[in-house]
Amino acid sequence: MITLTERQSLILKAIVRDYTEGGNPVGSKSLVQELPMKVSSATIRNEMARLEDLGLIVKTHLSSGRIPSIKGYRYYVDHILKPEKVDSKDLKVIQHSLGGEFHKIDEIVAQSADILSQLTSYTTFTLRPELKDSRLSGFRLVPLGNHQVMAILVTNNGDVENQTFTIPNDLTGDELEPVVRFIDDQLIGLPLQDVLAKLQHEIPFQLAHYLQDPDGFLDIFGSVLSKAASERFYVGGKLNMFNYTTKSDPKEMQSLYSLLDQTDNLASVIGSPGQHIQVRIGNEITNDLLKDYSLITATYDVDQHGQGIIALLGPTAMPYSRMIGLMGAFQRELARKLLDYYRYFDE
Amino acid sequence: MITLTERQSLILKAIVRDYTEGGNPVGSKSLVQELPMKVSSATIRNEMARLEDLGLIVKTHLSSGRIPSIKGYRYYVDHILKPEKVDSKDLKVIQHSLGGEFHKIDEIVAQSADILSQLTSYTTFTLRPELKDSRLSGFRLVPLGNHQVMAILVTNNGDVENQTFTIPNDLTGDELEPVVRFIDDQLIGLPLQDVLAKLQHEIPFQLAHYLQDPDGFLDIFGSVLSKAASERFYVGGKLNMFNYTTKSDPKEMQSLYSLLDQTDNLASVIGSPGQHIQVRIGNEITNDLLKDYSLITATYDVDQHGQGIIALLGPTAMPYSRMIGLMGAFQRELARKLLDYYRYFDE
DNA sequence: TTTTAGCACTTAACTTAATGGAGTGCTAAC
DNA sequence: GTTAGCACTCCATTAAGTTAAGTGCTAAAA
Repeated sequence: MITLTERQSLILKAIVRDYTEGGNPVGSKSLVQELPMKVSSATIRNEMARLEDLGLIVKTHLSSGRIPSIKGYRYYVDHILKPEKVDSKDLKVIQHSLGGEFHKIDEIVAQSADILSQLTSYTTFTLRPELKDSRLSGFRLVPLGNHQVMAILVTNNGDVENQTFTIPNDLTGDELEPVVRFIDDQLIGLPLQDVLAKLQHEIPFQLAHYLQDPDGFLDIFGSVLSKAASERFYVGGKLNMFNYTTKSDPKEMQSLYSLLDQTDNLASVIGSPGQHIQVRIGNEITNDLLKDYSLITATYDVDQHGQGIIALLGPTAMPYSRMIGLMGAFQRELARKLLDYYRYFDE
Repeated sequence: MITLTERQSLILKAIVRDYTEGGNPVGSKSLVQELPMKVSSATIRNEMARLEDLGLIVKTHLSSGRIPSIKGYRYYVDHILKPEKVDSKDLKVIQHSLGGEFHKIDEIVAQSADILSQLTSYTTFTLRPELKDSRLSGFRLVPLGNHQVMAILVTNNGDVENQTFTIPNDLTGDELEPVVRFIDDQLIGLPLQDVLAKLQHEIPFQLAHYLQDPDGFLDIFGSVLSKAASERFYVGGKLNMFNYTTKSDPKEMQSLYSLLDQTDNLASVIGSPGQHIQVRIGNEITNDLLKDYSLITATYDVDQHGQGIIALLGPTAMPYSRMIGLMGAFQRELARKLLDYYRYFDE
């Protein structure tokens, strides 16, 4: 366990700040000017040498200034940084952007990714509150004429998922009614996960009593169901990547971009953060493509409706203090907004 | 009007081909080796000087080889190029990818953009058959419980658009019924454009007879309606841009990328191509961001269901012959697939 | 009149060399 | 423990030189 003297701590802090703001390695001479104590550059150099021995800062070459190492950022984040109180203007932006009317949870969550990316100029991810406890609360089949039927699935959280299908023969509402009744009787109230499980085994047999050819319907139902039960990350500010990437090789840019595009990868990258704000720096992220970036993740808690995730991807040299403050504020505001929203569906 | 001798034509063709394949300016010595006639490099140089006088080829600097100018590509495309017959493997890919089951026109059209981008390694755009003649053929309001209602709109083309709304008080199907009946009576069968127009004037008054507070409903109806009536380009292979862009400046990349992301811009860029395949090269495209690229556009014709658009964006140095052949094949296959699809909805 | 060989010339791209600036580590004195 | 001084290192930038590919032009050949 590393312990730094007060002065070393101040120096590390200044190096992180300078490098984060200016982007250039920081030398002893420039440090001496802005540090509160009055010592010579030689003294600073001595201290820097010690910080380097500890592995907290590194040189880019033998005679360069220093930049923070991953370990240095880590120490900074864990021991030095104090979360900045969120800027009141930023808070207004958040509140205003979340203040509007929304028709779906997913709209709110998707919009959140956009707001956050706008405020940070980085790339952001959001995941809606987890669906583990989602239960099937309604199922409709609406005949639309012309060989089309729309299947609509509603959960106890008020989520609605729908899909339109083309069927060989037109059906009337009456013909569909037994199926809907079967679902109402047997499946309503069950967790989506359980329904999904049953779909493999019991349901096909049971449905055979109601329908001659249940396969088509099973496809439909399964398709809407898995849509409703799948977890999708929303990504905000994908383009912002261009601002903070260190890569100039288009090839690497492309693979990075694909990573963000295929939202199923994101789950493994982001993982399941704990309750408080987590910062992963450089190679602490379990994905080689991201080893030069930093990832800040946090959950937000919507009481009995479970927890969602917000995350932020940026350069390792980012203003952590401001970002953590911002994430904290967003966490709270989003949770509040969703609680409001869910209030409709609670008794 | 420019006329070239046989030999000049061959030289231009070879320059276009070489440059397209190799990416380097083409010199007289390399040309002399691959041209069918046996002349010296000096002769080729003389001819090249003439082609340069005509503005068909240019030097990148005073003593470099030549590359085709915009005008040169233009001449090549107009007078020299013969569309390559589509590769049978490519055709299979197209047919197979379009062969599956689709639930919506938009799925087919979106998928088309992806197929085409995969085959070409460029960026592609598709637009569904135009909606001008789309008529409103059905409207449903499905109460989902928990303050939610889903509005569903169906057109005579079988397009389905839907949106879920949260409403202050729960309504039963019975309460919604007069509204739906009003629409059935007054608006079914009308072109969407007309309905959209009426929404501004007559409908609000008429609805007042049926509902105390028609505003909420008007919002809902208007929202679904404009969703159904809006034209959306689908974009395929946005990432492919990284392969063919000449830009290394991230800033420019970003604006280019935004252009493709905001699909409303695309309409003005792509315009309304004629019936046959159109090639626009470099500054012939009415957008400065694209002045270093080429755009191939074509309509596809689905009889009375109107025409859609397919388009392809790539470098000016692209294998036009192959691309045009490919576009032609795709045009036919997509039209066929959609005719099949629409057959369901025709009597 | 067209084609060709020959040659002087141009330019980009690459390599090498020179220079200046920012920063470091070390030593010896404070 | 701190500081001044200094030799040293490395990057970045500029300058100069070299090579390879290609051109235009001229004068002779076909």
